[in-house]
Amino acid sequence: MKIQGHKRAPETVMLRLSRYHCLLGEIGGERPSRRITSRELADALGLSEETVRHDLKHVGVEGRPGAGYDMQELRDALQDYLELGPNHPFIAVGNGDILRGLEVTFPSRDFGLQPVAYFSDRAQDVGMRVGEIEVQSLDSLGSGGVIAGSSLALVACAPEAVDVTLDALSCAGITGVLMLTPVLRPAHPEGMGITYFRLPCALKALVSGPIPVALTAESAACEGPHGCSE
Amino acid sequence: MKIQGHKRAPETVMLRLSRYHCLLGEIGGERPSRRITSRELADALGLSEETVRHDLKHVGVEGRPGAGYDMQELRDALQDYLELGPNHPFIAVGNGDILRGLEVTFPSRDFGLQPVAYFSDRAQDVGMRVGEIEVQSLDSLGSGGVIAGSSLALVACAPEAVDVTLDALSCAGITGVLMLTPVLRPAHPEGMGITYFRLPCALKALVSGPIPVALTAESAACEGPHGCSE
DNA sequence: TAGATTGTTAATCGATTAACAATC
DNA sequence: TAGATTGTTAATCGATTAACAATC
Repeated sequence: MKIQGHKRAPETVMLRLSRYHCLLGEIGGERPSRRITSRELADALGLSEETVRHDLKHVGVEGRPGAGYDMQELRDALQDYLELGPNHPFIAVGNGDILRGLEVTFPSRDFGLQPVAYFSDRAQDVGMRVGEIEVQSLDSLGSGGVIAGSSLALVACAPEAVDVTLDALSCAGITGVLMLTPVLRPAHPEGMGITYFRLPCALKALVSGPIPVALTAESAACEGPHGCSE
Repeated sequence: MKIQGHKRAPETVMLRLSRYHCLLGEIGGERPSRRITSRELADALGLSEETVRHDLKHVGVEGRPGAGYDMQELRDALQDYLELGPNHPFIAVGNGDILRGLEVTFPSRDFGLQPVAYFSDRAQDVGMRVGEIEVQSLDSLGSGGVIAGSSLALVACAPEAVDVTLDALSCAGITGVLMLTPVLRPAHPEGMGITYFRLPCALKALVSGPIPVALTAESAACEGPHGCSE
Protein backbone atom coordinates (compact mmCIF):
# COMPACT_ATOMS: atom_id res chain seq x y z
CA MET A 1 0.00 0.00 0.00
CA LYS A 2 2.90 2.32 -0.52
CA ILE A 3 2.47 5.22 -2.85
CA GLN A 4 5.14 5.92 -5.40
CA GLY A 5 5.77 9.62 -5.09
CA HIS A 6 8.47 10.86 -7.40
CA LYS A 7 9.36 9.28 -10.66
CA ARG A 8 12.40 7.13 -10.06
CA ALA A 9 15.68 7.92 -11.71
CA PRO A 10 16.98 5.32 -14.18
CA GLU A 11 18.29 2.14 -12.63
CA THR A 12 21.92 2.99 -13.27
CA VAL A 13 21.45 6.21 -11.38
CA MET A 14 19.57 4.57 -8.50
CA LEU A 15 22.43 2.16 -8.05
CA ARG A 16 24.95 4.97 -7.89
CA LEU A 17 22.79 6.96 -5.51
CA SER A 18 22.87 4.07 -3.11
CA ARG A 19 26.63 3.96 -3.44
CA TYR A 20 26.85 7.61 -2.47
CA HIS A 21 24.66 6.79 0.48
CA CYS A 22 26.93 3.95 1.55
CA LEU A 23 30.02 6.10 1.13
CA LEU A 24 28.58 8.96 3.15
CA GLY A 25 27.65 6.53 5.89
CA GLU A 26 31.25 5.41 6.03
CA ILE A 27 33.06 8.71 6.00
CA GLY A 28 30.30 10.43 7.94
CA GLY A 29 31.49 8.50 10.94
CA GLU A 30 35.01 9.81 10.56
CA ARG A 31 34.52 13.51 9.97
CA PRO A 32 31.03 14.22 11.18
CA SER A 33 29.88 17.38 9.48
CA ARG A 34 31.62 19.09 6.62
CA ARG A 35 31.18 19.71 2.94
CA ILE A 36 32.02 17.31 0.20
CA THR A 37 32.54 18.11 -3.49
CA SER A 38 31.40 16.19 -6.50
CA ARG A 39 35.05 15.62 -7.28
CA GLU A 40 35.67 13.94 -3.95
CA LEU A 41 32.67 11.69 -4.40
CA ALA A 42 33.73 10.91 -7.95
CA ASP A 43 37.29 10.06 -6.97
CA ALA A 44 36.19 7.89 -4.10
CA LEU A 45 33.95 5.81 -6.31
CA GLY A 46 35.76 5.90 -9.62
CA LEU A 47 33.25 8.09 -11.43
CA SER A 48 33.45 11.41 -13.22
CA GLU A 49 32.39 14.50 -11.34
CA GLU A 50 29.85 15.41 -14.00
CA THR A 51 28.15 12.08 -13.50
CA VAL A 52 27.97 12.72 -9.79
CA ARG A 53 26.42 16.15 -10.25
CA HIS A 54 23.94 14.82 -12.74
CA ASP A 55 22.96 12.04 -10.39
CA LEU A 56 22.58 14.40 -7.49
CA LYS A 57 20.27 16.59 -9.51
CA HIS A 58 17.78 13.76 -9.43
CA VAL A 59 17.53 13.84 -5.67
CA GLY A 60 17.21 17.61 -5.62
CA VAL A 61 19.90 18.62 -3.16
CA GLU A 62 21.55 21.91 -3.75
CA GLY A 63 25.28 22.26 -3.59
CA ARG A 64 27.13 25.47 -3.05
CA PRO A 65 29.33 26.59 -5.93
CA GLY A 66 32.88 26.78 -4.71
CA ALA A 67 32.14 24.72 -1.65
CA GLY A 68 30.34 21.51 -2.51
CA TYR A 69 27.50 19.72 -0.76
CA ASP A 70 26.69 19.57 2.91
CA MET A 71 27.38 15.99 3.89
CA GLN A 72 24.60 15.64 6.37
CA GLU A 73 22.07 17.26 4.10
CA LEU A 74 23.19 15.16 1.16
CA ARG A 75 22.95 11.94 3.09
CA ASP A 76 19.50 12.80 4.37
CA ALA A 77 18.33 13.71 0.91
CA LEU A 78 19.63 10.46 -0.51
CA GLN A 79 18.04 8.47 2.28
CA ASP A 80 14.81 10.27 1.58
CA TYR A 81 14.97 9.77 -2.13
CA LEU A 82 15.80 6.10 -1.75
CA GLU A 83 12.99 5.80 0.80
CA LEU A 84 15.36 4.30 3.30
CA GLY A 85 14.85 4.29 7.02
CA PRO A 86 17.86 4.94 9.25
CA ASN A 87 18.14 1.22 9.97
CA HIS A 88 16.28 -0.17 7.09
CA PRO A 89 14.81 -3.61 7.78
CA PHE A 90 15.19 -6.59 5.50
CA ILE A 91 14.77 -10.32 5.76
CA ALA A 92 16.95 -13.07 4.39
CA VAL A 93 16.15 -16.51 3.08
CA GLY A 94 18.78 -19.20 2.78
CA ASN A 95 20.29 -22.21 4.44
CA GLY A 96 21.69 -21.77 7.93
CA ASP A 97 25.27 -21.83 6.75
CA ILE A 98 24.94 -19.03 4.31
CA LEU A 99 22.92 -16.93 6.72
CA ARG A 100 25.63 -17.28 9.32
CA GLY A 101 28.34 -16.73 6.78
CA LEU A 102 26.77 -13.58 5.45
CA GLU A 103 26.71 -12.01 8.91
CA VAL A 104 30.49 -11.91 8.66
CA THR A 105 30.93 -11.23 4.97
CA PHE A 106 28.21 -8.64 4.77
CA PRO A 107 27.88 -6.74 8.05
CA SER A 108 24.62 -5.20 6.97
CA ARG A 109 24.19 -3.00 10.05
CA ASP A 110 27.31 -1.09 9.10
CA PHE A 111 25.52 -0.06 5.94
CA GLY A 112 22.34 1.07 7.60
CA LEU A 113 20.52 -2.17 6.92
CA GLN A 114 18.96 -4.26 9.64
CA PRO A 115 18.14 -7.95 9.27
CA VAL A 116 14.86 -8.60 11.08
CA ALA A 117 14.12 -12.21 10.24
CA TYR A 118 15.84 -15.24 8.77
CA PHE A 119 14.18 -18.11 6.99
CA SER A 120 15.50 -21.43 5.80
CA ASP A 121 14.14 -24.02 3.42
CA ARG A 122 15.98 -26.76 5.32
CA ALA A 123 14.19 -28.31 8.29
CA GLN A 124 17.46 -28.87 10.11
CA ASP A 125 18.15 -25.13 10.27
CA VAL A 126 14.91 -24.12 11.92
CA GLY A 127 15.36 -22.90 15.46
CA MET A 128 19.08 -22.28 15.02
CA ARG A 129 20.31 -18.89 16.11
CA VAL A 130 22.21 -16.66 13.73
CA GLY A 131 23.43 -13.61 15.54
CA GLU A 132 20.44 -12.37 17.48
CA ILE A 133 17.93 -13.93 15.17
CA GLU A 134 16.21 -17.30 15.27
CA VAL A 135 15.91 -19.03 11.93
CA GLN A 136 12.33 -19.78 11.00
CA SER A 137 10.88 -22.24 8.57
CA LEU A 138 10.03 -21.06 5.10
CA ASP A 139 6.51 -22.35 5.60
CA SER A 140 5.91 -19.96 8.46
CA LEU A 141 6.84 -17.18 6.07
CA GLY A 142 4.29 -18.24 3.50
CA SER A 143 1.41 -18.51 5.93
CA GLY A 144 2.41 -15.85 8.38
CA GLY A 145 1.46 -12.74 6.50
CA VAL A 146 3.43 -9.55 6.45
CA ILE A 147 6.76 -9.32 8.22
CA ALA A 148 6.88 -6.33 10.51
CA GLY A 149 7.63 -3.34 8.38
CA SER A 150 9.88 -5.06 5.92
CA SER A 151 9.43 -5.13 2.18
CA LEU A 152 12.95 -6.17 1.28
CA ALA A 153 14.48 -9.61 1.04
CA LEU A 154 17.84 -11.12 0.31
CA VAL A 155 17.39 -14.58 -1.18
CA ALA A 156 20.15 -17.18 -1.16
CA CYS A 157 18.15 -20.39 -0.96
CA ALA A 158 18.79 -23.53 -2.99
CA PRO A 159 17.86 -23.30 -6.68
CA GLU A 160 15.00 -25.77 -6.22
CA ALA A 161 13.45 -23.59 -3.57
CA VAL A 162 13.41 -20.36 -5.52
CA ASP A 163 9.88 -20.50 -6.84
CA VAL A 164 8.39 -21.50 -3.51
CA THR A 165 10.39 -18.81 -1.80
CA LEU A 166 9.29 -16.07 -4.15
CA ASP A 167 5.66 -17.04 -3.72
CA ALA A 168 5.97 -17.01 0.03
CA LEU A 169 7.76 -13.67 -0.03
CA SER A 170 5.13 -12.19 -2.26
CA CYS A 171 2.42 -13.26 0.15
CA ALA A 172 4.37 -11.78 3.01
CA GLY A 173 4.31 -8.40 1.30
CA ILE A 174 7.88 -8.34 0.06
CA THR A 175 8.21 -6.13 -3.00
CA GLY A 176 11.95 -6.06 -3.53
CA VAL A 177 14.18 -9.11 -3.79
CA LEU A 178 17.89 -9.40 -4.21
CA MET A 179 18.46 -12.84 -5.69
CA LEU A 180 21.77 -14.54 -5.08
CA THR A 181 20.64 -17.97 -6.12
CA PRO A 182 21.42 -18.46 -9.78
CA VAL A 183 18.28 -19.16 -11.74
CA LEU A 184 17.70 -18.39 -15.38
CA ARG A 185 14.08 -17.36 -15.25
CA PRO A 186 12.13 -17.84 -12.07
CA ALA A 187 8.40 -17.28 -11.96
CA HIS A 188 7.99 -13.60 -11.21
CA PRO A 189 5.22 -12.87 -8.76
CA GLU A 190 3.35 -9.71 -9.69
CA GLY A 191 4.37 -6.47 -8.10
CA MET A 192 7.76 -7.79 -7.12
CA GLY A 193 11.03 -6.28 -8.24
CA ILE A 194 13.92 -8.70 -8.45
CA THR A 195 17.56 -7.91 -8.88
CA TYR A 196 19.69 -10.85 -9.94
CA PHE A 197 23.26 -11.44 -8.99
CA ARG A 198 24.24 -14.18 -11.38
CA LEU A 199 27.30 -15.73 -9.85
CA PRO A 200 28.01 -18.23 -12.63
CA CYS A 201 27.58 -15.64 -15.37
CA ALA A 202 29.76 -13.08 -13.64
CA LEU A 203 32.44 -15.71 -13.10
CA LYS A 204 32.34 -16.89 -16.69
CA ALA A 205 32.53 -13.34 -17.98
CA LEU A 206 35.64 -12.83 -15.87
CA VAL A 207 37.66 -15.65 -17.34
CA SER A 208 38.64 -14.29 -20.69
CA GLY A 209 40.69 -11.48 -19.31
CA PRO A 210 40.89 -8.55 -17.00
CA ILE A 211 38.91 -5.39 -17.41
CA PRO A 212 35.56 -6.90 -16.74
CA VAL A 213 32.68 -5.03 -15.30
CA ALA A 214 29.29 -5.70 -14.04
CA LEU A 215 26.97 -2.89 -13.52
CA THR A 216 26.08 -3.45 -9.99
CA ALA A 217 29.48 -3.33 -10.19
CA GLU A 218 31.95 -1.11 -11.66
CA SER A 219 35.43 -2.34 -11.91
CA ALA A 220 38.88 -1.36 -12.84
CA ALA A 221 41.96 -3.17 -13.93
CA CYS A 222 45.37 -2.47 -15.23
CA GLU A 223 47.60 -4.29 -17.62
CA GLY A 224 51.11 -5.28 -16.86
CA PRO A 225 52.53 -7.85 -14.51
CA HIS A 226 51.83 -7.67 -10.84
CA GLY A 227 54.63 -7.28 -8.37
CA CYS A 228 54.78 -10.16 -5.95
CA SER A 229 57.22 -11.43 -3.41
CA GLU A 230 57.94 -14.43 -5.51
CA MET B 1 51.13 -15.78 -19.14
CA LYS B 2 47.91 -15.97 -21.09
CA ILE B 3 47.69 -14.24 -24.39
CA GLN B 4 44.62 -12.21 -25.17
CA GLY B 5 43.58 -13.34 -28.58
CA HIS B 6 40.50 -11.58 -29.89
CA LYS B 7 39.34 -8.19 -28.81
CA ARG B 8 36.72 -8.70 -26.17
CA ALA B 9 33.17 -7.63 -26.75
CA PRO B 10 31.83 -4.88 -24.47
CA GLU B 11 31.14 -5.92 -20.90
CA THR B 12 27.38 -5.92 -21.32
CA VAL B 13 27.73 -8.32 -24.19
CA MET B 14 30.21 -10.57 -22.35
CA LEU B 15 27.75 -10.90 -19.52
CA ARG B 16 24.95 -11.90 -21.85
CA LEU B 17 27.20 -14.35 -23.69
CA SER B 18 27.82 -16.12 -20.43
CA ARG B 19 24.09 -16.25 -19.84
CA TYR B 20 23.59 -17.92 -23.20
CA HIS B 21 26.27 -20.38 -22.21
CA CYS B 22 24.53 -21.14 -18.92
CA LEU B 23 21.20 -21.53 -20.63
CA LEU B 24 22.56 -23.87 -23.27
CA GLY B 25 24.16 -25.94 -20.56
CA GLU B 26 20.79 -26.33 -18.93
CA ILE B 27 18.60 -27.16 -21.90
CA GLY B 28 21.40 -29.02 -23.64
CA GLY B 29 20.92 -31.73 -21.06
CA GLU B 30 17.25 -32.07 -21.89
CA ARG B 31 17.17 -32.14 -25.65
CA PRO B 32 20.67 -33.09 -26.68
CA SER B 33 21.18 -31.85 -30.20
CA ARG B 34 18.86 -29.60 -32.09
CA ARG B 35 18.67 -26.09 -33.41
CA ILE B 36 17.73 -23.06 -31.44
CA THR B 37 16.58 -19.69 -32.78
CA SER B 38 17.49 -16.23 -31.60
CA ARG B 39 13.85 -15.81 -30.64
CA GLU B 40 13.95 -18.81 -28.33
CA LEU B 41 17.09 -17.56 -26.66
CA ALA B 42 15.63 -14.09 -26.36
CA ASP B 43 12.38 -15.31 -24.84
CA ALA B 44 14.15 -17.56 -22.39
CA LEU B 45 16.28 -14.71 -21.09
CA GLY B 46 14.01 -11.74 -21.50
CA LEU B 47 15.93 -10.10 -24.31
CA SER B 48 15.06 -9.03 -27.84
CA GLU B 49 16.00 -11.33 -30.67
CA GLU B 50 17.99 -8.60 -32.38
CA THR B 51 20.14 -8.23 -29.30
CA VAL B 52 20.79 -11.95 -29.30
CA ARG B 53 21.83 -11.98 -32.94
CA HIS B 54 24.06 -8.98 -32.44
CA ASP B 55 25.71 -10.62 -29.47
CA LEU B 56 26.21 -13.85 -31.33
CA LYS B 57 27.92 -12.02 -34.14
CA HIS B 58 30.72 -11.23 -31.75
CA VAL B 59 31.51 -14.87 -31.18
CA GLY B 60 31.40 -15.61 -34.89
CA VAL B 61 28.99 -18.53 -35.06
CA GLU B 62 26.87 -18.79 -38.13
CA GLY B 63 23.19 -19.49 -37.89
CA ARG B 64 21.06 -20.88 -40.65
CA PRO B 65 18.33 -18.56 -41.91
CA GLY B 66 14.99 -20.20 -41.34
CA ALA B 67 16.44 -22.71 -38.91
CA GLY B 68 18.48 -21.04 -36.23
CA TYR B 69 21.74 -22.04 -34.60
CA ASP B 70 23.12 -25.48 -33.93
CA MET B 71 23.00 -25.81 -30.17
CA GLN B 72 26.15 -27.82 -29.81
CA GLU B 73 28.10 -25.61 -32.15
CA LEU B 74 26.82 -22.48 -30.45
CA ARG B 75 27.71 -23.71 -27.02
CA ASP B 76 31.18 -24.71 -28.13
CA ALA B 77 31.70 -21.37 -29.79
CA LEU B 78 30.62 -19.52 -26.68
CA GLN B 79 32.85 -21.65 -24.49
CA ASP B 80 35.67 -20.92 -26.83
CA TYR B 81 35.05 -17.22 -26.97
CA LEU B 82 34.73 -16.98 -23.21
CA GLU B 83 37.89 -19.06 -22.88
CA LEU B 84 36.10 -21.51 -20.63
CA GLY B 85 37.16 -25.06 -20.04
CA PRO B 86 34.45 -27.73 -19.83
CA ASN B 87 34.72 -27.73 -16.04
CA HIS B 88 36.30 -24.43 -15.45
CA PRO B 89 38.27 -24.27 -12.21
CA PHE B 90 37.92 -21.51 -9.65
CA ILE B 91 38.82 -21.00 -6.03
CA ALA B 92 36.80 -19.40 -3.28
CA VAL B 93 37.82 -17.35 -0.28
CA GLY B 94 35.51 -16.85 2.67
CA ASN B 95 34.64 -18.09 6.11
CA GLY B 96 33.71 -21.73 6.48
CA ASP B 97 30.03 -20.99 6.87
CA ILE B 98 29.65 -19.11 3.66
CA LEU B 99 31.75 -21.62 1.75
CA ARG B 100 29.51 -24.42 2.93
CA GLY B 101 26.41 -22.36 2.34
CA LEU B 102 27.39 -21.50 -1.19
CA GLU B 103 27.74 -25.16 -2.10
CA VAL B 104 23.99 -25.39 -1.70
CA THR B 105 22.94 -21.97 -2.95
CA PHE B 106 25.27 -21.97 -5.89
CA PRO B 107 25.84 -25.48 -7.22
CA SER B 108 28.69 -24.35 -9.39
CA ARG B 109 29.31 -27.70 -11.03
CA ASP B 110 25.87 -27.55 -12.62
CA PHE B 111 27.04 -24.45 -14.44
CA GLY B 112 30.26 -25.91 -15.71
CA LEU B 113 32.35 -24.39 -12.94
CA GLN B 114 34.53 -26.45 -10.64
CA PRO B 115 35.73 -25.28 -7.23
CA VAL B 116 39.27 -26.53 -6.77
CA ALA B 117 40.32 -24.91 -3.51
CA TYR B 118 38.79 -23.12 -0.56
CA PHE B 119 40.50 -20.61 1.68
CA SER B 120 39.42 -18.98 4.89
CA ASP B 121 40.72 -15.98 6.79
CA ARG B 122 39.53 -17.53 10.06
CA ALA B 123 41.90 -19.89 11.83
CA GLN B 124 39.02 -21.98 13.17
CA ASP B 125 37.92 -22.92 9.67
CA VAL B 126 41.22 -24.36 8.51
CA GLY B 127 41.14 -28.09 8.01
CA MET B 128 37.37 -28.23 7.87
CA ARG B 129 35.89 -30.08 4.92
CA VAL B 130 33.42 -28.42 2.61
CA GLY B 131 32.12 -30.91 0.13
CA GLU B 132 35.18 -32.69 -1.17
CA ILE B 133 37.50 -29.84 -0.41
CA GLU B 134 39.59 -29.09 2.63
CA VAL B 135 39.63 -25.47 3.70
CA GLN B 136 43.11 -23.98 3.73
CA SER B 137 44.47 -20.98 5.50
CA LEU B 138 44.65 -17.72 3.64
CA ASP B 139 48.35 -17.54 4.46
CA SER B 140 49.05 -20.72 2.57
CA LEU B 141 47.49 -19.04 -0.42
CA GLY B 142 49.76 -16.03 -0.21
CA SER B 143 52.94 -18.04 0.06
CA GLY B 144 51.96 -21.04 -1.96
CA GLY B 145 52.27 -19.72 -5.46
CA VAL B 146 49.95 -20.50 -8.31
CA ILE B 147 46.91 -22.65 -7.74
CA ALA B 148 46.76 -25.46 -10.24
CA GLY B 149 45.36 -24.04 -13.42
CA SER B 150 43.01 -21.57 -11.85
CA SER B 151 42.92 -17.86 -12.49
CA LEU B 152 39.46 -17.21 -11.14
CA ALA B 153 38.34 -16.49 -7.59
CA LEU B 154 35.11 -15.90 -5.76
CA VAL B 155 35.76 -13.74 -2.72
CA ALA B 156 33.37 -13.56 0.21
CA CYS B 157 35.72 -12.91 3.08
CA ALA B 158 35.19 -10.40 5.88
CA PRO B 159 35.55 -6.73 4.88
CA GLU B 160 38.72 -6.37 6.96
CA ALA B 161 40.35 -9.19 5.07
CA VAL B 162 39.73 -7.91 1.58
CA ASP B 163 43.03 -6.18 0.96
CA VAL B 164 45.09 -9.06 2.31
CA THR B 165 43.04 -11.47 0.28
CA LEU B 166 43.47 -9.58 -2.96
CA ASP B 167 47.21 -9.39 -2.46
CA ALA B 168 47.42 -13.08 -1.79
CA LEU B 169 45.26 -13.88 -4.79
CA SER B 170 47.35 -11.68 -7.00
CA CYS B 171 50.49 -13.50 -5.94
CA ALA B 172 48.80 -16.80 -6.60
CA GLY B 173 48.21 -15.78 -10.19
CA ILE B 174 44.51 -15.01 -9.95
CA THR B 175 43.49 -12.49 -12.60
CA GLY B 176 39.73 -12.44 -12.21
CA VAL B 177 37.87 -11.87 -8.97
CA LEU B 178 34.20 -11.83 -8.22
CA MET B 179 33.86 -9.80 -5.05
CA LEU B 180 30.88 -10.47 -2.82
CA THR B 181 32.25 -8.65 0.19
CA PRO B 182 31.01 -5.09 0.12
CA VAL B 183 33.89 -2.66 0.00
CA LEU B 184 33.84 0.78 -1.48
CA ARG B 185 37.29 0.89 -3.00
CA PRO B 186 39.71 -1.90 -2.26
CA ALA B 187 43.32 -1.65 -3.31
CA HIS B 188 43.41 -3.05 -6.81
CA PRO B 189 46.39 -5.23 -7.51
CA GLU B 190 47.71 -4.70 -11.00
CA GLY B 191 46.56 -7.00 -13.73
CA MET B 192 43.52 -8.12 -11.78
CA GLY B 193 39.98 -7.69 -12.96
CA ILE B 194 37.40 -7.39 -10.22
CA THR B 195 33.66 -7.53 -10.54
CA TYR B 196 31.78 -6.19 -7.57
CA PHE B 197 28.47 -7.43 -6.31
CA ARG B 198 27.49 -4.69 -3.92
CA LEU B 199 24.89 -6.25 -1.70
CA PRO B 200 24.09 -3.14 0.34
CA CYS B 201 23.81 -0.92 -2.73
CA ALA B 202 21.61 -3.36 -4.58
CA LEU B 203 19.37 -3.70 -1.54
CA LYS B 204 19.08 0.02 -1.05
CA ALA B 205 18.28 0.59 -4.70
CA LEU B 206 15.48 -1.95 -4.38
CA VAL B 207 13.61 -0.23 -1.60
CA SER B 208 12.00 2.66 -3.37
CA GLY B 209 9.83 0.55 -5.55
CA PRO B 210 9.54 -2.30 -7.98
CA ILE B 211 11.01 -2.25 -11.43
CA PRO B 212 14.60 -2.26 -10.34
CA VAL B 213 17.38 -3.70 -12.35
CA ALA B 214 20.97 -4.36 -11.97
CA LEU B 215 23.05 -5.17 -14.91
CA THR B 216 24.46 -8.39 -13.82
CA ALA B 217 21.01 -8.62 -13.59
CA GLU B 218 18.08 -7.93 -15.64
CA SER B 219 14.76 -7.88 -13.98
CA ALA B 220 11.13 -7.52 -14.57
CA ALA B 221 8.24 -6.44 -12.51
CA CYS B 222 4.62 -5.60 -12.89
CA GLU B 223 2.39 -3.19 -11.14
CA GLY B 224 -0.80 -4.15 -9.48
CA PRO B 225 -1.55 -6.23 -6.45
CA HIS B 226 -0.33 -9.77 -6.16
CA GLY B 227 -2.75 -12.60 -5.74
CA CYS B 228 -2.22 -14.41 -2.46
CA SER B 229 -4.09 -16.96 -0.45
CA GLU B 230 -4.72 -14.46 2.23
C1' DT C 1 37.63 40.12 -5.86
C1' DA C 2 39.62 35.70 -7.20
C1' DG C 3 39.20 30.83 -6.92
C1' DA C 4 36.52 27.01 -6.84
C1' DT C 5 32.75 24.39 -7.80
C1' DT C 6 28.08 24.02 -9.06
C1' DG C 7 24.13 23.69 -12.46
C1' DT C 8 22.89 23.27 -17.19
C1' DT C 9 23.02 22.86 -21.89
C1' DA C 10 25.16 20.81 -25.98
C1' DA C 11 28.10 17.11 -28.11
C1' DT C 12 29.57 12.48 -28.09
C1' DC C 13 29.38 7.98 -27.54
C1' DG C 14 27.49 3.40 -27.27
C1' DA C 15 23.85 0.25 -26.98
C1' DT C 16 19.32 -1.15 -28.22
C1' DT C 17 15.60 -1.28 -31.49
C1' DA C 18 13.69 -1.22 -35.96
C1' DA C 19 13.67 -2.40 -40.79
C1' DC C 20 14.62 -5.29 -44.47
C1' DA C 21 17.14 -7.71 -47.85
C1' DA C 22 19.70 -12.16 -48.14
C1' DT C 23 19.36 -17.03 -47.50
C1' DC C 24 18.38 -21.55 -46.03
C1' DT D 1 8.57 -22.13 -53.95
C1' DA D 2 6.90 -20.32 -49.52
C1' DG D 3 7.94 -19.61 -44.76
C1' DA D 4 11.05 -18.62 -41.42
C1' DT D 5 14.93 -16.75 -39.58
C1' DT D 6 19.41 -14.85 -40.15
C1' DG D 7 22.80 -11.02 -41.01
C1' DT D 8 23.35 -6.17 -41.60
C1' DT D 9 22.53 -1.52 -42.02
C1' DA D 10 20.06 2.60 -40.39
C1' DA D 11 17.32 5.01 -36.72
C1' DT D 12 16.45 5.70 -32.00
C1' DC D 13 17.29 6.06 -27.54
C1' DG D 14 19.78 6.93 -23.34
C1' DA D 15 23.78 7.73 -20.79
C1' DT D 16 28.21 9.78 -20.36
C1' DT D 17 31.38 13.46 -21.35
C1' DA D 18 32.57 18.01 -22.46
C1' DA D 19 32.01 22.95 -22.16
C1' DC D 20 30.92 26.95 -19.85
C1' DA D 21 28.23 30.43 -17.71
C1' DA D 22 26.24 31.26 -13.04
C1' DT D 23 27.26 31.62 -8.24
C1' DC D 24 28.98 31.18 -3.76
